Amino acid sequence: MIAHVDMDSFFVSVELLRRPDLRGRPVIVANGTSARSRGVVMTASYEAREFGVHSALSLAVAHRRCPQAILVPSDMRLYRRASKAVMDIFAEFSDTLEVAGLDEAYLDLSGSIAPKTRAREMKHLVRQRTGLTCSVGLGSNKLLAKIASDLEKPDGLSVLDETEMPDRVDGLSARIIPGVGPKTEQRLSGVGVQTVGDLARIEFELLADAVGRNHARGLQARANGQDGRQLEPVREPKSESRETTFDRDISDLEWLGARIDELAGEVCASLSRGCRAGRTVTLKAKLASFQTLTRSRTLPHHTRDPDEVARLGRELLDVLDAAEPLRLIGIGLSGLRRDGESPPPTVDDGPALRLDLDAA
DNA sequence: TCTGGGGTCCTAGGACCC
DNA sequence: TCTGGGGTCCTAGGACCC
Repeated sequence: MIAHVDMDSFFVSVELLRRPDLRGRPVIVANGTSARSRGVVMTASYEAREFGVHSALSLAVAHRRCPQAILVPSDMRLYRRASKAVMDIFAEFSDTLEVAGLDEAYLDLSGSIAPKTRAREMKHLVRQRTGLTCSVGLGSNKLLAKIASDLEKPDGLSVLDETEMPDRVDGLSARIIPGVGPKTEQRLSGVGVQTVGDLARIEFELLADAVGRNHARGLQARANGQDGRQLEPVREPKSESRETTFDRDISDLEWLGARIDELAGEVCASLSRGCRAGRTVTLKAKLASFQTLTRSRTLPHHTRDPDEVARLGRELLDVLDAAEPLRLIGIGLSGLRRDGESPPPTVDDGPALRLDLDAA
């Protein structure tokens, strides 16, 4: 039995621990400090959600929908500490824990005789030790557990059996299926798919024409509750990046170059702390028109030298030759390797493949 | 009405190699 | 002289997730 734990309006709930006076009021945690800044809602309290305020909504719109909302600037260091505290509690309930973000995790409760009781105990302990609530879903795989945790929120606990899937989920929007985002939802709508049930039963070829064969296979399996993924307790990072959105759109190359220097410095400092280095440097730019461009270059060696990364970043900015001012710029490194780790073997390093024709 | 930041995975074409 | 084909790496873009 797999459990999926999802902390309830996590960032807001953590803020309320130090601002109890705000409890019961519409609260928004955002990366911007005013309704005029170019920010979005990171988390909205349930009181704010009543007004149609939700994650990723622009602050300008959020403010229009709920002018009385209290805007709290985000404090990621605090949320990371709180996250660590709750993950430590989860770890007391299972040896197999997959952290799936600051506010969610999967646990393997197969070793437990009464998983639902264990889950209830875990929710209790989280509330007792941290003052935070969470919603837990139980299922025979990650997908069912994840869907289950969404069925009763906040402070929920629900079990979703594969055989109950049609009864409890078929009528819900296909959007609850992981992998169905705004674009896929539109394409699905084009072939008459609105609900999970529609997706589960649509003729495969029709679905494949709409979203591609590969995607179609995965989506239809999920709509039927099937998911073969294992928990992944340890995940090696594959890339690391920093980006920043400006208060206003910028064309000044010298000024942009200075931002690249700063971002490269931050990425390299962080990689250094994690004893990692990368081979591919990627420059990301978002134009005033919102189009996103990337330019990348792969080095023959791994690096976390801020000067080298910044120099490459500036070169890539020249190559980019943007025709519009930029609203965002970012620098990332991928192809990461931990210090002392041998590079992945190339074909030449392996033993020669020998065909023993005589043996046949 | 205006759209963050940090990630993952997938696709597709071209280069290159055997 | 119309045609190899498979595998891997690199680059760019897109969708999605939290």
